[in-house]
Amino acid sequence: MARGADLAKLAALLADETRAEFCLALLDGRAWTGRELARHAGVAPSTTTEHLNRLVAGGLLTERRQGRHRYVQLAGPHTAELLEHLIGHIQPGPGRPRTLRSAATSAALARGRTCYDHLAGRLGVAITDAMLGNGLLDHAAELALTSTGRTWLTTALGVDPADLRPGRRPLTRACLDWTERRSHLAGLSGAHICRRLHENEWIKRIGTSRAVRLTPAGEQALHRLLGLESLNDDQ
Amino acid sequence: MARGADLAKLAALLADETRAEFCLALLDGRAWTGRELARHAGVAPSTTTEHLNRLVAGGLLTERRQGRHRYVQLAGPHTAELLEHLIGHIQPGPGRPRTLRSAATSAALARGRTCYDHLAGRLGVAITDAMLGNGLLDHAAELALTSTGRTWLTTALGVDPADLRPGRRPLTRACLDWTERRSHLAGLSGAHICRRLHENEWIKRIGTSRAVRLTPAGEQALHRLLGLESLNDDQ
DNA sequence: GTGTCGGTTCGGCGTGCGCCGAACCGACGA
DNA sequence: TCGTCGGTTCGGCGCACGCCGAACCGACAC
Repeated sequence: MARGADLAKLAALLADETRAEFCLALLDGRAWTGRELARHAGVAPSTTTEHLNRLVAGGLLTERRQGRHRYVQLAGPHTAELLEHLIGHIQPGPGRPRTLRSAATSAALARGRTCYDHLAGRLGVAITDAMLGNGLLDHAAELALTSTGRTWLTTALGVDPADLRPGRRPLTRACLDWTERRSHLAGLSGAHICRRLHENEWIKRIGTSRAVRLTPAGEQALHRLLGLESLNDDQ
Repeated sequence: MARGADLAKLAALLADETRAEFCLALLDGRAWTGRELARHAGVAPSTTTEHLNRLVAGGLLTERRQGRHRYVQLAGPHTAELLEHLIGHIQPGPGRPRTLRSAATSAALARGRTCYDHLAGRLGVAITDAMLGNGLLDHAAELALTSTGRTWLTTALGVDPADLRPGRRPLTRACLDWTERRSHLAGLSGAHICRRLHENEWIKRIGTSRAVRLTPAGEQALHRLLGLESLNDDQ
């Protein structure tokens, strides 16, 4: 079978700090250019090219050439899942976070962030909990969309019903959050919620990171739609 | 945050073919001695020691010293999950399986195998499907044990009710099978089912591998308890 | 056209690490 | 008590690979 070699080859893609940093950056779900990744990780452009070649060849990333730019992004939700799974396995090392700046970043990430294409962090968990409390999700085993939840998505949030047809991707999925150690909504529904919140400007990216901030309008909207209270001020 | 470095360090543990082979062998859920792993992977004992030190230090394996033996096993179900997740991401390479012997092994693994502590492969999927069909599991979102299912486990299968109390480990979990591309039952219930089937000698390991074979008694029992028909003869 | 800029190719450097064999230690059995 | 055996430590070898700079290519702007 030679499975060991295959597994090792896959793991080797992420076993380099620079490549790992690339993948973590790409967890925001957007497409980055080579330059951006190079600056982000602090390596030369030539080095970046080599790494990207390996990641694309290994199937973790897809690329799109456009003019003189090379855009790369995660190959899909399954790749993002794999990464979050791995991150969840990193044992909480001692003495981290170290610097003030990194502590601030960690706090922002913990408060709310995107996990490829859905919401995670305290914000993601809070929304999931509220949807459960309002009967929009069913907690039978993991997370299932109720019929009330389906109409809520289309009417209250304005998701196109055609976008909720079951396809290759499951309608709901429970994603375990590594900061909260709690499940939150992922899958197609999670992605649509995240998209609509962005489109309504109820959440905004903090700088260019994965961390997101709830806008005042968003706070009102989530209060109105889900009964959520004060997410930004606690801690 | 230096998360990239942490992720890389974790991935590096599996980025070596020998260590990967160790972990795959340990996916059978049993404890192996250093000697056994050395022979299995075809490396010197000294090399094995170094690899095991790294894997234990990295938290993927736990060890138990007993006399002059060093037993190692996977750190827990979460580690097994991570490995199966990674295996599921290995793209189906061309031209595999290559040899007759490896083809036979693959077929046996596809037919039925243990996935750390529960059943997978065609057998695992068939049992899960039968449990769903008989109302022992609920398909709402993923897999949930119904009340009928709970009594079935304790009466028909003889699982101690005290063992079904929710603890740190979820009662049910859906594990995606990489041969069948289908969900099957994992979690506490899955582990108990696998254990009871072994204890009743309804399944038996093939040699020392993870592959399992349904015994004639097992075939009768699964027919009686779940209405399952002829799993061994097809293909 | 010319300059700038993103990306690639190539050669070369340093080192991290996977491997082994030899020596050693400690547990067990005769 | 002495051999055997599982496991460990240590020194050393060699390869793989991550990195860079220099040269080059193609796209875009002026």
